[in-house]
Amino acid sequence: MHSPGRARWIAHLDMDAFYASVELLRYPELRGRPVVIGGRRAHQPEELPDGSRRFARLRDYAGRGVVTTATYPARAYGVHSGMGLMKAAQLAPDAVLLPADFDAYRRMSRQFKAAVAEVAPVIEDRGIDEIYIDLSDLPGVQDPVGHDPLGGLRAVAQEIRNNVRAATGLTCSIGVTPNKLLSKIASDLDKPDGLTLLTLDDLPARIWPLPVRRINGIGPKAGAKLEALGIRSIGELAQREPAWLIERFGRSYGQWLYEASHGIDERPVVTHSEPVSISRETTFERDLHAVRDRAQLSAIFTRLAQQVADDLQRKGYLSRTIGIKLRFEDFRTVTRDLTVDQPTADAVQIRRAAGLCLKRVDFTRRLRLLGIRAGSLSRADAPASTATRRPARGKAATAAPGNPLPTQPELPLFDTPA
DNA sequence: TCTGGGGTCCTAGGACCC
DNA sequence: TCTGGGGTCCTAGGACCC
Repeated sequence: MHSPGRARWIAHLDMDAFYASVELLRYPELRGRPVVIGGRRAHQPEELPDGSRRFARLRDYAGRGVVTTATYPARAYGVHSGMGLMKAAQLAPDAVLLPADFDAYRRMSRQFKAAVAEVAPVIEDRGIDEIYIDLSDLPGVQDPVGHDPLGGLRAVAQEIRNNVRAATGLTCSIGVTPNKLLSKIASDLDKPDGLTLLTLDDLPARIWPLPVRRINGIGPKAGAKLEALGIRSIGELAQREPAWLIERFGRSYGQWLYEASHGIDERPVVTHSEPVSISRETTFERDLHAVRDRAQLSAIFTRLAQQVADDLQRKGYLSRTIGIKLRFEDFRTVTRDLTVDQPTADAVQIRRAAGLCLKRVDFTRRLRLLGIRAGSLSRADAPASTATRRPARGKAATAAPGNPLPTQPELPLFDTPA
């Protein structure tokens, strides 16, 4: 933990094109070529008799997959993560397409994080390919080197990069600043294989010219709204009075926008956290109808419940709130959930609760996605805590007491096992 | 030829309790 | 009997992130 009275220095480390780079270690002959990772049913490379490999091309893909990652040569064609593969194929038809191998990425993720921990152990996990690191209390960080007041700090950041490279063969980009918000922006300023160290004095020159969307927490909606208000850069945002922003974005978000634009962020590096929910979902190859495709949906529903139950058991959690997620052909998304009396990790119980949720949905439109979620988690090994739970009233499955949930007229749905 | 799968956090209204 | 304020639980939706 950071001790008070000394300068706080936080690093954000982001692996460069992580999934794609892991694949390039495996298939070095693809280095320098446009490569896209994505799609569930993308073809595995074919081993030819002469020992070489034949790779699937983006142009041969058909389906609903999206780009998970693209190499920098592929990005040069305008391909980026989240883009539909069919659209990416128009931009770069000759790019190589590889299926995602998440087990391999998770293994490499553990390796790079262990390499960082050898140098700097105070780490916050932010997913498979990025972390925050609190450098404040490491030896040498607060010391100048030669004429450079931040020389010790820079040396530690460089040592982290070297260690990651040595352990994995992969490059990363690091931003080092007084807080998480600025470090996240900074790690992106010299990508790939970059190291960017900023102080608050650098804010006007290095941060303010950037578009507001570079702030972690300003997404498509807030970005568009700011644009409509004539605010494109972080500097333009910083010129606005807090009251002006609060009027237009609400008390909480408006205040946060003001602080973010001024580089203010006191959030600590959090080294441990418990999961809030565990879920599984799937998008179908074609849209399915609740009645006409009942058998198929029922089988998928059962499988999702089983997967969620397996995940809960493997990780050692029980859930008290079971929910479903549906996406219709028009891309509208609805969720329903239900708090059950007994916390569970049992596939049959989960499926039953999720089935009750289904009855509260209108199935006029066809479905493109189905998901099951388990929330209100507790540790399976913890003593059952009934203390915080009010006694259930009325029927076994009520929502708020006395608040019967609306249900649709009975339809032969897929809420019973196939 | 549109738009994956896994998450977190916030807001908001109604019920209920004190 | 009416009014009412604070706090918590439950549910639904949405923004955002990796």
